[in-house]
Amino acid sequence: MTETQPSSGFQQLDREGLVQRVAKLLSKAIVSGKLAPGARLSESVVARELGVSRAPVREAARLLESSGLVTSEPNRGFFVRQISAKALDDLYELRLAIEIAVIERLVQNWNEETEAALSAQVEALHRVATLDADIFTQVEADMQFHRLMCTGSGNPKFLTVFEQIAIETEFSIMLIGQLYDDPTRIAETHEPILEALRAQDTAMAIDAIRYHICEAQRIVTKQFRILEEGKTSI
Amino acid sequence: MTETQPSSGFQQLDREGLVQRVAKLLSKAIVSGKLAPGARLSESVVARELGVSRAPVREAARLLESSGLVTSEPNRGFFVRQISAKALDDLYELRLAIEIAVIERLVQNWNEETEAALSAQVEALHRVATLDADIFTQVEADMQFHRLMCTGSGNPKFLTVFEQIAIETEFSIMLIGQLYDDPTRIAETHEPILEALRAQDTAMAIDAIRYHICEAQRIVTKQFRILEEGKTSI
DNA sequence: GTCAAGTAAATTGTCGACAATCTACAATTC
DNA sequence: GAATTGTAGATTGTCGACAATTTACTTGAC
Repeated sequence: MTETQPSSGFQQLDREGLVQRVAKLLSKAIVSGKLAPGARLSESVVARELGVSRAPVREAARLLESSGLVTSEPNRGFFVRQISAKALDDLYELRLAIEIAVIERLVQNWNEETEAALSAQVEALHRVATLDADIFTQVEADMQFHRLMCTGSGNPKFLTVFEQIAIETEFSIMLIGQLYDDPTRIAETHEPILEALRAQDTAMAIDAIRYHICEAQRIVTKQFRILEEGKTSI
Repeated sequence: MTETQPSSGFQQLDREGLVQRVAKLLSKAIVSGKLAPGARLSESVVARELGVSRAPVREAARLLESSGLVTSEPNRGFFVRQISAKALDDLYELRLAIEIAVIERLVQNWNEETEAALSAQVEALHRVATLDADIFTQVEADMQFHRLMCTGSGNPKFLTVFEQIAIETEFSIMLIGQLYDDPTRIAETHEPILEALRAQDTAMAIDAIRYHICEAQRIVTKQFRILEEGKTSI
């Protein structure tokens, strides 16, 4: 039904509005830590900085609000979200629930295309690990694997929810400033998942994803609690 | 951490901005079917109708966009979301995944407060069923039960996701125009869930919620497919 | 010194206006 | 007559300005 014309090699050019661009920029600024958690995000400052008026900034902020990066208080404006260790635990719990469901569907919908995409992504994970790339690249590659799983599940709703989870997860990982001590571990913990999926073994895949997520949760929240203590005590 | 003052019985008065009110009104209009799915929602018309300017309408629309009630296309505006039977199935699948996780936590966090709230809600469900209340009231009571489960789980993230699911679910049920042939069934299918929770039996509770949700899915999607066929054929 | 009330600056909330873009229909060409 | 091009009307996108609210500071009383 989607009218994909035979078109001769023209790429669809940026059809995204100013609001989306502002949202993306703000998102980057927050995730990368340029804007500290809890900080007020002044409409006028952002607007001036980006050379636009306040209206698109406000709309972008509303967009980010629903994705959980900022909060809003009436007549007080928008603030960069503060994440607590408890909230982080909750996030990982939600993520586990979603990904288990994704795996169940993924085994049913398993096909060559998905397998190729996931295999390629595991390779990419190895590449960024050995190249010792920056954290952002590593996390992005990690998330992309899970995103591909969601896509492959055939249920777009899973991807929608995961996208929100991903944003908050990246946010908190950036806060910590490091993911794993040994980057190659990121790649390694993904392999058992892929293998179980290849073998069409749902139970094993669920075990693998549970191990992977719980492991990530353990390390991230541990680091996070250290960070949190440092802040409250000083 | 939330600063709930000892306050002597004063209810917090409307601390919600115009945007929130517009969003709520629009939401009602869409869910109640006053705005047909696929219909363009003209900013100027809405603004004039509500006696406000276009800015808050746009922000409210962005809010609704993230809750899945409307979609937006650059330079074309906002449209009331169209839900397909497939999307509805996907929605119920997501919901099942979430609620299973909620149940698991709920059994751990089980306490008198939660039990009292859920019991009261089951009674409320019976009440609206026997009173033969309108669909909106019935669905709202139904959703409230599940909302209370999410709240009781102790993981606010579950509630956040469920809230989005609830909006879309209500939307599609309104589209159908009826929930069950026999309203008392709504109340009845909730009881096994509560009983299993009381008995702290996770497995049984999961079975009960699975039965409940799949049953609802079966009926709703069946009705929906009939509705969909009628539209495409004529 | 502490607390309260009052005041000025800054910030958000809302609005109306103009520019950019899309839509629908008429005119033109083949 | 079908398809393309051109044009007028309507709609969205963005902006700058003003009103309402909050914040930070100053002043005054105890």
